[in-house]
Amino acid sequence: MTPSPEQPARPAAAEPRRRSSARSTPTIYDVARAAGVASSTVSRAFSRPDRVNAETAARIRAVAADLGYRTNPLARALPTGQTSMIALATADITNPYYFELIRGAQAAAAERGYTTLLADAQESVAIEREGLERVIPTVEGIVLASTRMSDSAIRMLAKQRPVIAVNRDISDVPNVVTDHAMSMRQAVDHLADLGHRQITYLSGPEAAWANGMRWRSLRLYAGERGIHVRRIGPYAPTAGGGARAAADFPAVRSSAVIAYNDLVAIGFMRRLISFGARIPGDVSVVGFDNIFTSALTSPELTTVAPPLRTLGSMAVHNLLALIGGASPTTVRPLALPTRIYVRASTAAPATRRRSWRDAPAPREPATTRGNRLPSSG
Amino acid sequence: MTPSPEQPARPAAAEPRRRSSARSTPTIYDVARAAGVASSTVSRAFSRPDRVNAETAARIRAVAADLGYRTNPLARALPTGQTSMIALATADITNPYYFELIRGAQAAAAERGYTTLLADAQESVAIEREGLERVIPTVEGIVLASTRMSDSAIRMLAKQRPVIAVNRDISDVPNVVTDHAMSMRQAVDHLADLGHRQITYLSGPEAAWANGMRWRSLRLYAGERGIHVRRIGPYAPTAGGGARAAADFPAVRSSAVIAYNDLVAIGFMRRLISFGARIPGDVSVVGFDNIFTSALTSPELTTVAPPLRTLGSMAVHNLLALIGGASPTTVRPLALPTRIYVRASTAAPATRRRSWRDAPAPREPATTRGNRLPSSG
DNA sequence: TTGAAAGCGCTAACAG
DNA sequence: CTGTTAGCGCTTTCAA
Repeated sequence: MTPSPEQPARPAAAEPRRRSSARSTPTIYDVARAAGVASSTVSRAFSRPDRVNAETAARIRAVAADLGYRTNPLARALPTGQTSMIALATADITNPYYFELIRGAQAAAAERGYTTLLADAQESVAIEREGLERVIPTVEGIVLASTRMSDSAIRMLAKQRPVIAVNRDISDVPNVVTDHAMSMRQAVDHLADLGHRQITYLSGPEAAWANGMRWRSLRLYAGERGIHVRRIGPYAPTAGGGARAAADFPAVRSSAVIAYNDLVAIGFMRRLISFGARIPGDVSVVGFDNIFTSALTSPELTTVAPPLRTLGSMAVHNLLALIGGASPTTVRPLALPTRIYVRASTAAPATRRRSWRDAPAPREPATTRGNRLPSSG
Repeated sequence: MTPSPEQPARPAAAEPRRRSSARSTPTIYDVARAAGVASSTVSRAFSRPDRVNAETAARIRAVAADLGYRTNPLARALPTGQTSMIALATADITNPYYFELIRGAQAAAAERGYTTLLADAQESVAIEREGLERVIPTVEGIVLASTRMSDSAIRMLAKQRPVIAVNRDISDVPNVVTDHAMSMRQAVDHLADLGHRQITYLSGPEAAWANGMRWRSLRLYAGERGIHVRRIGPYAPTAGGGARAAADFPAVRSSAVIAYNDLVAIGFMRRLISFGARIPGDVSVVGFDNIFTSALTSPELTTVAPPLRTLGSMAVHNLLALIGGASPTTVRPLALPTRIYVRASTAAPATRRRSWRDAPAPREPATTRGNRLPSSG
C-alpha cells in the first residue's frame, strides 16, 4: 500500500494533459505556456486583472494578443452561470412602435458587455412561449418589451429568471412604463391652448392597459380645463381602425380628436380627408407614439412621443441591476416622461362652427412646422 | 506495486463525485441516478436517441420529465462547439426596410432549433465591428443583413465563421439577393402599359450597389419599350433626399418618376404636392421596397416589393446548409423575385402635356386601389 | 446497447 | 501575487 521510497512520485501532471495546441483557436493553456505562467493566471489576467501583478498581466495580454487569443464566453459561462446574454421578447418585431425601444435596450446591454437575444413572438402566444423556453437557459434575464402572455405566465417566468416588463403593470414583477398621465396632459393642454372646447377620444382595444389610462387621464385633465369629452370606439389599433372611426365620427360635435395611437390617427385622417374634410381646418387630430410614418403623412401628425429609447435602456438597466443582485423592490417602477411633437394636424378651431359634411372644400397644401422625425427624439 | 488479492479494487468511482442534487436545475446525473442508468446513457437518450434502447430511452425521458430536467445548451456547446445560435447583423434595426427580413430569418432559424442573436450596428462601423466581435465566439454562423463593412472585412469575417450576405455581392462570399432586374422591369412595364413615354430616375447613393443595378436595368428595359429615360441625383436615400429631388425635378420633361426607394419617392411626392402638383395627375411615381409607410401616404405609393421575408429565410437556410458542411460553391446565389403593388400614385399620363408649374390646381382626394399592406406580401 | 472515463475552456477555492 | 486542483454539464471514444 505504502509506495516504496524509490517509487517515483505520481507524475506532477502540472497542467493536465490537454490537446496539443493544434490548430483552432488558442486557449488559456496556449497563452499560459507561451507566457510561462499558470493557466489560472491567464484566466485572472482577463477576468480580474486587479488580482494579478500589473507587469505579469501586461505580458500575458501581449502574448495573448499576438497568439490571437480571445476569451470564450461559453466556456466562461459554464462554471459561473454568467452568460452575458439577456433576452428581449417582443410580440411583433414588425411593429414600428418598438424599433427605438429595441435599439435603446440593445445599446444599454452592449454598453455593459451584454449580448441581446431577440425573441420575436410573431404574434403567436405559442411561438412566444417556445422561443422563451429555448432561450431561458442561455440568458441571465429577460426584458418583456411587449407580450401576449398572461399575468400569471409572466409571474411564472419571473420565478426562473429576473424579468422586467415594459409598459405593463403586474404585481410582483418590476417594470418601466411611460407616464401616460403626462402624455395625455400634454395632448389636452395643446388642444386647450389652441382654443378647443370639445374633444373626441378614438378608443383603442378595451383590453389594452394604455387605453384605460388614456381615457381616464383625458377625462381628468379635460375636466380641469373645462373641456367636454366624449369617446367613440373601441377600434382596432390600426389604420383600418382609424378609418372606421372616421365613418363613425360625429363631425359637428368636436373640433378636436385624440386617437389611441398614431396608426388610428392616420387612418382616421386619411378617411376623413377622403370624405372631404380639412385637417386641421375642420378637425384637429392628435396621436400617440410618434411612429416614423407620422412625420410623413399629409398633414403631418401632431403626436405625443413616448421615451422609447429610454424605456428600452431603462428596462435593461434595471434588469442588469436585478441580475446583479438588487432586490426587485429596490428597482422602483418609474414612469418616464413623454414629449409632444406639434406638427400640422392641429390648429385653432374654425371660428364659425359648421360641419364639413355640409360643404366639403378643397384641401390646402400641407404646412410644415416642427416636422421632427422620431429618430431625433 | 501489485496489489495483494484481498486488497479491494480501486473504488469503482462509478460516477465521479458530483455536487449532490442540491437545489438548482437537475442535470443528467440527477436523471441518471433516478433512472438507474449511467449519465452517458441519459446524454444519448437526448442527443442521439437512436443509439439507445427504445424502452430505456422512454424511461429516461419519463424520469427526466418529472424531474423537470432540460438539456443545457451551454454545456452542450462546450464539447461540441454547436451553440445552436446564429447572428443577424443589421446596420440599422430602425430602418423599416428590414423588419420582415429579420422576421423571416428569425422564423427560419427557430424552425431549425436555432436562436438568433441580433447585432445592430446603430449606423456605426465601430459598433458593428465590436458587436460582431463579441458575438463571433458564440455563434455558428452569421447573416449579414445590411452592413457598412468593406468587402475585405467581410471576407475576413467569412474566414472565421460561415457567412451569408444579403443583397450584397462579394466574391467568395455566398449570398442571397433580390432580383433587381426583374423589379425594375416590373416598374417599367407598369408605367409603359399606362402609356408613359419618358421616365425620370431619382438616383440614390452612388455607392449603393442596388442603385447601379436599378439604373442599368432601367435603361435596358426602357430602351426595349422605346421609352426615354433620364436621371437626376444622386440623393440621400431618405424622405429628405426625395424632397430635394422634387426641387430639381424638371416637370415638363417626364410624366413619370421611378425613385431609388420608397422613402425618396415619399419625400418627392410630398414636396411636389406642396408645390401644387397633382399626383398621379401630373406625375406618376413608383418606389421600391414597399415599406409600411408607403400604404399610408396620400396618394398611396405604387411600389415594387422585394421578397424580404423570403430573403431572410433563404439567408438562414443557406447559412445552416453551410454550417452543416455544405461547400460555399454548392450554396448557389439566388436572385429572388419581386412583386409590384399598384396603388394610387401612378396613372396614365395627362393627355395634354403641360407643366403643373404653370397652373397649380387643387388636388383631388386620394383614390384607393390595391392598397395592400407590406405584411400581406 | 450500455458504462467508464477523459475532456471542452474557463473559474475558483486553497495553498504557498 | 501565483500555482494546483477540482469541477461546471455534457459528449464521446473505448470497452465490456
